[in-house]
Amino acid sequence: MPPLNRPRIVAAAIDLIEREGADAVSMRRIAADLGVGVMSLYNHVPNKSALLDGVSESILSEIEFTDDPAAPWTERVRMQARAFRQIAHSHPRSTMVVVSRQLKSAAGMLPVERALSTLRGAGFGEQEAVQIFRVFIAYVIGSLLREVGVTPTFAPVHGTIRAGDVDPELFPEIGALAPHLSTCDHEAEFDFGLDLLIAAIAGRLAGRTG
Amino acid sequence: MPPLNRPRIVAAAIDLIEREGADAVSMRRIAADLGVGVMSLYNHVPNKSALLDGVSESILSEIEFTDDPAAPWTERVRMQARAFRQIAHSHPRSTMVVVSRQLKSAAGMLPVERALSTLRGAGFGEQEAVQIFRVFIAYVIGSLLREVGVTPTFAPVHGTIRAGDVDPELFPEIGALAPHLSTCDHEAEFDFGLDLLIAAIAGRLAGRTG
DNA sequence: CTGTCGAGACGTACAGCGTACGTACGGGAG
DNA sequence: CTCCCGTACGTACGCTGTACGTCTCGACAG
Repeated sequence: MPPLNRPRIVAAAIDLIEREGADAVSMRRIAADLGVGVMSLYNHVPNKSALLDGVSESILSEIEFTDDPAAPWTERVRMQARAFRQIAHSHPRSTMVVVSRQLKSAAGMLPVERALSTLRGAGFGEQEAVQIFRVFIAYVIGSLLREVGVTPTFAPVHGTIRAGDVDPELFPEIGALAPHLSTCDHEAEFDFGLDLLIAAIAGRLAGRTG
Repeated sequence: MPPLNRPRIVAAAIDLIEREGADAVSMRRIAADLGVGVMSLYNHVPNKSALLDGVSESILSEIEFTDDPAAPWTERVRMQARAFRQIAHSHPRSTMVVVSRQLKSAAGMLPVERALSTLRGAGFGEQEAVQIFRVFIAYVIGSLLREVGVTPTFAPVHGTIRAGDVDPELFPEIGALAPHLSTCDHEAEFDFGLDLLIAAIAGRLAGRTG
């Protein structure tokens, strides 16, 4: 039995979240999965909150930025957003944990640095770069939370809405569009909105310089 | 003492959430606030989850759609997004509860119906309208969660990042942009992204019809 | 008026939670 | 050898949601 340590505890937490969901995470359960007493965990992790921070940090640090400096900035922005989405997608049930924890560590700030650097390099002003950055973050997080089922509100997922379930008098559009509302190619729709946003800010930049 | 009933319980829950946060919500606490035994609540609400659904529904039903049919569709979309944001803002600490519960009731579907109707009326195709709708939902929810502090990730709020806190060698952009990252005019930034998105889809429509 | 009945308020109880605290053990330092 | 400290662990406290049984009270039948 290898010694108990923080990375092993964090890994067990991620594993548990992916197997049974974030609600199943408890210190007792993690300890049981590790074959260890509950309180032994506290020798390596100050509390549950810090453990979840560790989960977020661990997942975040998996992001691989294959950032080609020669590529146009629009492509680099697209790739960064996709890289983030892909990591979240490889740990779907941990996504809510990742995005709901503000990390001050390097793992949390590196993606921010990359994005801001790309936007500044593209020619956006200081405040402008930050605003655009925030718009992208909002879109990416909003999309991810819908994809993983945390915020299904207003975006019924597969099987939730069928044409017969809604009163076509009260909700004619929902009834008519039920086939489209009940299916979703997440990746294609993510790219759809991403392209929309990139085109919008590219137009902003073009309108100024030329 | 008025009789215990579901609306009174839901109102107490909303009040408690706004005063002490969603984590403070427990059946015992709500019962105590109402001066009532814990189990009495279960005569009017089947369980805690249904109670939170009631919270979401109650807040959602406060949305007032002042939807001028004569206004251009771009303006109507903007107004609907703002109306949603404003309601969330008037119950900030309940926002996460509202957006994380999928409601099949009329209160939950009315905003969807309005938005889809507006987009279809603007001339977008069936699948296109749904996709655009989802993009807006993602942006709005992502923005709201950041504004209310649920997902501060990658978007440090006031006071979180100061210039001296970051290693300017590792994170030069974050250091340089710290003044802008640490402040945020939420309403202006929300409108900034909203205008960006509206302009993007308007361009899409214009490019097709003429 | 009396007997009955149903609905709602309530107390108790159970399993689970995070974690503060005290204890026991095992290996390195002197 | 002894000492000491970090680690593992058990126990305990106050909290959670809620299943279950009981009690009270108003309405209605006879």
